[in-house]
Amino acid sequence: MTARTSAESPRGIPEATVARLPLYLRALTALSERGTTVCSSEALASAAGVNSAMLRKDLSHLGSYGTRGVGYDVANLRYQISREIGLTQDRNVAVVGLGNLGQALANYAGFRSRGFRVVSLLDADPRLFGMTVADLQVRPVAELEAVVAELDVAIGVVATPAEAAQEVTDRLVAAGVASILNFAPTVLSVPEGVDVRKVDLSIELQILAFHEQRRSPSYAPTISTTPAARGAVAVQEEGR
Amino acid sequence: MTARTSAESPRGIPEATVARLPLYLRALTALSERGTTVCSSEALASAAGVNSAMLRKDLSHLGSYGTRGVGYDVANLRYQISREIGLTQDRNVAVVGLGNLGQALANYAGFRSRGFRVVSLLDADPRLFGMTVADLQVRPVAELEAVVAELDVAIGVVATPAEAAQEVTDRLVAAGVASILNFAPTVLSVPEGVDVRKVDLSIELQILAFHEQRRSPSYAPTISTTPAARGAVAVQEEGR
DNA sequence: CTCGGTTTGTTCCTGCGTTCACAAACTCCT
DNA sequence: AGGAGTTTGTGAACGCAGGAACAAACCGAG
Repeated sequence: MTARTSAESPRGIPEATVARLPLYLRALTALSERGTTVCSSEALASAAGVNSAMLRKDLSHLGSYGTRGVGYDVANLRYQISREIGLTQDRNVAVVGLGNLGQALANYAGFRSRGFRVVSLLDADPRLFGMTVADLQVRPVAELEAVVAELDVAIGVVATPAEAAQEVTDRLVAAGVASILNFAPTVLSVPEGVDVRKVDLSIELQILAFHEQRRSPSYAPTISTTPAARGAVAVQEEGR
Repeated sequence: MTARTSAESPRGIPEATVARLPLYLRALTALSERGTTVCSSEALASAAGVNSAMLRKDLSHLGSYGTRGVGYDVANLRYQISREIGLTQDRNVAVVGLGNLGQALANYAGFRSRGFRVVSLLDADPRLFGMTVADLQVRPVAELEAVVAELDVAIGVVATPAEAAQEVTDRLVAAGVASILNFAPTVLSVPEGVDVRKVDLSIELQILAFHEQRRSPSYAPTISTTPAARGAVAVQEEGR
């Protein structure tokens, strides 16, 4: 999922755990809004949709914030996870590419509420320059370097067509952005130390389609070790 | 990532492999458009951003479609992967929830080009009824069951607010939809046999933020085994 | 036909992630 | 104060994923 090769972060929190911390945070927020002040690992795990043993092991990587025989203090645990992820400090985000998806991202309320401020919108299309989206004016992508420097952009969201994604990424990285969220359907290559996460909508659908096919009654295995079943490729495979 | 518990699909293709097949497909399409007819595992792996040994192992799960000493026939391999994923047959998709994100999804060109047809748009807000998005009229979510039956919907995309997501999902499942792509920031519970995949934008950003914090020079470890470093929680932890 | 060069398919191995199971620790009741 | 009941934190076991390395298979040259 990420360019990071090591499976562990410096202090020793496994990647798999890091990926679940936001889940726990969301579950804790929901519990808190319902007035719950203390919860067991069982309750929290069920709210987050994971196994309770896994939850306890994940949390143990952060420290011992629970009380045996009682459970976890919701408010405290929420704070501890927030701090661990680094949400106690706001981070500035620039969105590059304001097609349908880019505009939706710019308007996405879930960012702001979690400490991410969209501070700049950039696009290559002159027709979009000056257009207002989510209270921000779209600026030319030519100003990317200036924007990153002036507005202290920490995270770049790439929502451009696939063709432009690599160049935009290169420029973001050169300007000092070390965290990139990529929505373009392409593989980005970045230097060591830069973190790329990708979200690919059509890939998710294709994975669903795969399982869908397995369920369908019309599905019958077509690949086997018998030559007859190999069909069309037999020519290539067995030709001399 | 998915509700599926077993790591292997019926015929024995590991989940991790399934998740990479669409990547290979995209790389093959790119090669094909460049006029390449044959490619080595090394070349294809580099285009897909993975290790070549892993690629060969992944492909070996589908069958023996390569030729030793030569490589893979691009067109044939492309077809084989398409067939394995089930892209040779189009699938109908319904999008529920037409906020910013839902509209962007309805317009997303990457769906259609990969054999996914968005055939219906549903929302609960009467102000959106009849509005045209991507050549489709938005219909009331009350008609969900009718739409699923009439249009043979195979995949449901949930892009509603978190509060409505579970109810919409329940209705989709009851209507016979067994594949769900969830964009709402909530955990969906579904019966056995239903496949849910989730895409959570703010979680991706939070994971980036975590690594970002580890890079930042102001970062200093605050958790340790020494009581003094535990700070604020000492009260709860050590109190009687 | 044979031999060297190339590339796949597969085997082995290492390491991570997940789950089970239990000891340690805390609360509450008597 | 003591014991029963709960719940956390963790040690151990197991399974899967990823990578290295090699044998099998193919092509082309001589």
